Order: sequence, then C-alpha cells, then structure tokens
Amino acid sequence: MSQSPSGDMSLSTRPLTSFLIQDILSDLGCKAKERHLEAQPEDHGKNSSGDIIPKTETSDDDSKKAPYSVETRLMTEDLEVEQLDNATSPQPSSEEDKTAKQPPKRSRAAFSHSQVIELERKFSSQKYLSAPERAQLAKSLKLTETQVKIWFQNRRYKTKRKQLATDLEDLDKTSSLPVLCRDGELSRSSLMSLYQNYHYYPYLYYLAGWHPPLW
DNA sequence: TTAGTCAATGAGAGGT
DNA sequence: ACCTCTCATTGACTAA
Repeated sequence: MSQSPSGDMSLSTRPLTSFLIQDILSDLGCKAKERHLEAQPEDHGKNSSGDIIPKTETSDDDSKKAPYSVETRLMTEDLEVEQLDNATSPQPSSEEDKTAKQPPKRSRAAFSHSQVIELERKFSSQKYLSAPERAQLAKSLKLTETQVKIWFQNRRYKTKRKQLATDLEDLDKTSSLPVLCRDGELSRSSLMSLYQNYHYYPYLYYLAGWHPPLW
C-alpha cells in the first residue's frame, strides 16, 4: 500500500480544498485540535486498537452544544481524544445515574475532510476492499474497520443509486425504453445493457469466478 | 420548518 | 457460526 500524500501532510499545512462552510470549519477544527493537543501533549491518543468510539450524548452536556461550532463539529480525531478522556476518567456517580436511565442517543460520527478525501481516493481505484486492505486503511485514517466497511458499503449503494437515476434519465430522454417481453419483463438484451453498467462485484465473487446468471 | 445528506442499523441472502 | 454483501430505513445534523 502506498502512503497517501495527504496523510503525510500536517494539519496546519494542509491546504483548503473546498470552500464549503463545513470544510472550512472542519479545517478550523483541525487547528482547534492542535491547540487541544498542545494543552495535553501526553497521553492524548488512542485505545489499544486505535479505534474511534462514536460520540454519544451522554458524554457531553447539551447546554454546550451550538450548531456547527468548532467545538461540537468534531472530527473523528477529536472524538477519539474525547472518548479516551471519557473512558479513562471516571464519571461522577451522579452523572452515571442520570445517564443510565436515559436510552443512549444514536451517534453519528462526522468524518473529517481528510478522512473522506482518502476514502474517496481509495474508492475511486477500488470499489471493494479486502480485509487486510480495510484494516490498513482504517489504521491509517484512525477509523475502525467497521467504519471503513460501512463507508464503502454506503458509498457503493450511493453510486449505484446515482447511476440508476442517470440511466433512467437517459432512457427518458432518448425514449428508447427497454424492450419488454410478452410477460412484461425486461428482455435479456435490455438486462444485459443494464447489467454492464454495474461492474461492482465483491472481490470474493471475482475470485470465485462468479457472475450473475443473466445468460 | 423542511428537505437533503450521511453514518449507522437491521433484514435477508450467500459464501466459507 | 461467522463474515460480508445489498438494500431500505433510521436518526443526527445541516443549509435553505
């Protein structure tokens, strides 16, 4: 595996690649993180596996939350720091009592700009990852293997949905509707043309010489 | 307030 | 039994 260029770049020197507010703030978040790390130079790191534990509401005070603030729009690296802090420092028992009764809110990690860039870069060259590749990528991005796996699953599905949408648009424009058989099903040639647009098959299937039973 | 995005979850299926 | 896949959906979050 080749080390990605952006992965070598320090956060402070990484150039802005987008003018989206979220990206700009994300970048500001990087600087905030650096300040955070400067304040805690030691022992700010990871759990044993380098995994990032999703942020939960129970670990944060709602009153501190402001929409899209640098502090709350945390990148996963920041989550990692916070989660470790939460994991290693005992909570006051009264807080435990409070949070124990409330069902934990579902968490949704916001991947950092650089993490998404790297994931997209990998996805552009590989639609499926083997387990070692996934582990390597997860480690380099400081994500869990599950997060990388889910990201690729969602990304493939998203690609497929967009491709289907554009295919349907094209069909409408050209009004060359797929030829239907007498029973109302798509003809084999129509299925073939659709199928050939979707060449994303699991590597396991490739290895096994598997292909859809279309002919 | 609403619509869109996206990480996460769950069901169902197939492979090893 | 376990893993990974697709697909649909959920829930947190944001911009308009």
